[in-house]
Amino acid sequence: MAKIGIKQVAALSGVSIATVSRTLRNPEIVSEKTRQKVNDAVKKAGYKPNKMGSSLRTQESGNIVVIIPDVTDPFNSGIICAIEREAQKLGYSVLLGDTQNDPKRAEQYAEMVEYGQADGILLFSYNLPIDVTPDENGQVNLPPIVNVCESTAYENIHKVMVDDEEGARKATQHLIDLGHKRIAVITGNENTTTNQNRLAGYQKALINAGIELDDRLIMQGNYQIDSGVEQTKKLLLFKDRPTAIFCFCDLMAMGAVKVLHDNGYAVPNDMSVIGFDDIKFAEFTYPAISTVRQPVDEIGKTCMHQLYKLLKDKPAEQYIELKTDLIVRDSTGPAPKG
Amino acid sequence: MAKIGIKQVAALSGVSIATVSRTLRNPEIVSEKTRQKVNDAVKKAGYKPNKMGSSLRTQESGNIVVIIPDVTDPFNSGIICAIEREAQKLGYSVLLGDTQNDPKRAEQYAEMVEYGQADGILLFSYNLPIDVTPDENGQVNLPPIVNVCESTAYENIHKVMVDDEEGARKATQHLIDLGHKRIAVITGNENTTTNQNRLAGYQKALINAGIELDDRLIMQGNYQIDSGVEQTKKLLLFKDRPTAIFCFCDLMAMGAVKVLHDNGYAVPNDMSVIGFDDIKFAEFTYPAISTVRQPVDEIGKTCMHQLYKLLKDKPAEQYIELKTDLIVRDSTGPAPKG
DNA sequence: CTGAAAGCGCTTACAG
DNA sequence: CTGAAAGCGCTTACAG
Repeated sequence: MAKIGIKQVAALSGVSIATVSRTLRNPEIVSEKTRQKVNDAVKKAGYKPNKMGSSLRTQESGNIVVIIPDVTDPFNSGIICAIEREAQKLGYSVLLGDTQNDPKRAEQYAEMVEYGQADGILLFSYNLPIDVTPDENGQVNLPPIVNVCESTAYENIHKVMVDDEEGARKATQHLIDLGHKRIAVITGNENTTTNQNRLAGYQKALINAGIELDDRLIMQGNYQIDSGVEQTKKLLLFKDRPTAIFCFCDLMAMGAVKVLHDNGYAVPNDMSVIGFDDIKFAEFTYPAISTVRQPVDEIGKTCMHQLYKLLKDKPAEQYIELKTDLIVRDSTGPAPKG
Repeated sequence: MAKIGIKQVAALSGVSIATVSRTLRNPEIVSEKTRQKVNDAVKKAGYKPNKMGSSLRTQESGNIVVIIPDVTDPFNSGIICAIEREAQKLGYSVLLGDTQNDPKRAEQYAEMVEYGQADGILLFSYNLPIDVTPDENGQVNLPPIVNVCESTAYENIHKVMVDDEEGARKATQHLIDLGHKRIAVITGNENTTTNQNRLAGYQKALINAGIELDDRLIMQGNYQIDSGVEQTKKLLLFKDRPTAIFCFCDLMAMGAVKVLHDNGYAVPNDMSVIGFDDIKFAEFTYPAISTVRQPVDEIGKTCMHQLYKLLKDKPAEQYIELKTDLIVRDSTGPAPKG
């Protein structure tokens, strides 16, 4: 049995290949009768139009690539899941671009659109893996791309962001409201914009409450669970220990809680811990982690829609900012007396 | 600036497009001098060969699709990460096929190879989303596919499996060795082969130790964290409570530990809990979860290599079984006296 | 409403 | 070692 192409279907239904193509792509411009014949033949032959053929002709791969540091991070995998669901609805397939924090890999993935392998990019990085030096005409040739969660310095790029500063402010304020005065943070990777914004939110909340900033309470983490462990250990060494720790992601909060337990501290009675993200497991740890929820589904959906608009040459908002929610669970409580 | 295609490069270097193509794909059959010229032109023009063009010609998309139930599951995301790393080394890109447990979606992803969108499939399911009824000549037309972790009933398919039964046996034996006699399990989705094999391993260990099987101790979970929570609650209601719970994945073990804590049980003093998988966070929960490690990186690497062999028409092993390791941490301890 | 033809951007068998 | 040409499987402007 030879492979079924458009030619075979055309022969089977007694029309030209042009008409077969039209029936499949623009049924409304084909007569009812012909349409019927063709559709019957398509079904009978089990014809599946070859994507490479149509892609080459239309100059659209039908793929988008999502460039993201680490699929293994539960926040990221949640986002990817949301993107994929939305992409499918819009008729796109998603290529996975897990950079594993390697800029070279990011560049390779970004090049996929130059190679015609993908039509657009969803970029979760503060680092633009694309050359934006203007050409001789002062023009920058940017592929369809939307920058998500992390913000690139380059301005002329569509962005879907989360109000990290406000989120961090709310988390810190929550601790302040509970009577905490010595509030430590465990940060994410230094250069990320999420980290910088969350740090700003933390500091503003403290200043606003008239609490003096103490740089010793700012511990450098990296959004990974072990850094939550390591930095918390350092914090426990202090003579003037903090009474609360604000971790810039839930994973690090898990690590912090772990260390606290291991060393005989009750959470939240001896020490409060709050995270950021609201990953799926945050409510299932013991104690359930208070956190700042990022609207994962909305982020995924929104950025995919924005990219879709760019791909279809429709007007898209230059900048969209999504809101967070403070989720109070069991890992935060009143500051211990004394 | 017009788009740079092979024609422009050919013109720039004063050779035919055929020679440009050869220089890029088979440099060794091109003269040193020509090669130089062409490579210079390629670099100067910033030429990126169009993938759709070459794919159409070679009939290879250069993509593989991984069909997996839920990227959001940390075990799965670990696997995907490993696959992607390996795929890239072998020159393939990976299309994400998150089925969200919907068979329709699985079929759609599987069809990607019929549409020429992907060259092969990595299938993490006991359900074959492909029609294998033989055609008039008794032939089954199977795309390049390797079945991973979960096993399909269809035999003529290459498989990379994990010795789930042995893994479950080891976990159960570990509990038996600690003096436990009433050992409950919280299973995964009923129909999955992983679940069936783990259940068999559990039962064999008990029988082997002369412990009577009690079906009431078999709780139906679904590999999701909430089912660990729900089923543990039911277990605690029993008058003759178990002293240990073997969860068929770490996520459910996290849920179990959570419920135990919430209800005042100390783990492992009052109740031991052991998981399966060894996801990244298993060691960072409190207490750190004892578990059965699946060789995630090896699984990802091996299945990708197997698929690669199929794609390149090289001989590939029909069946590969990978081993697990028992990882004893802090969530399992001696059975309480009494 | 439909067909014949051009062409998307490559690769490769064939000939020299 | 290199070029001219065919062709991968489609879509679509053009003509009728």
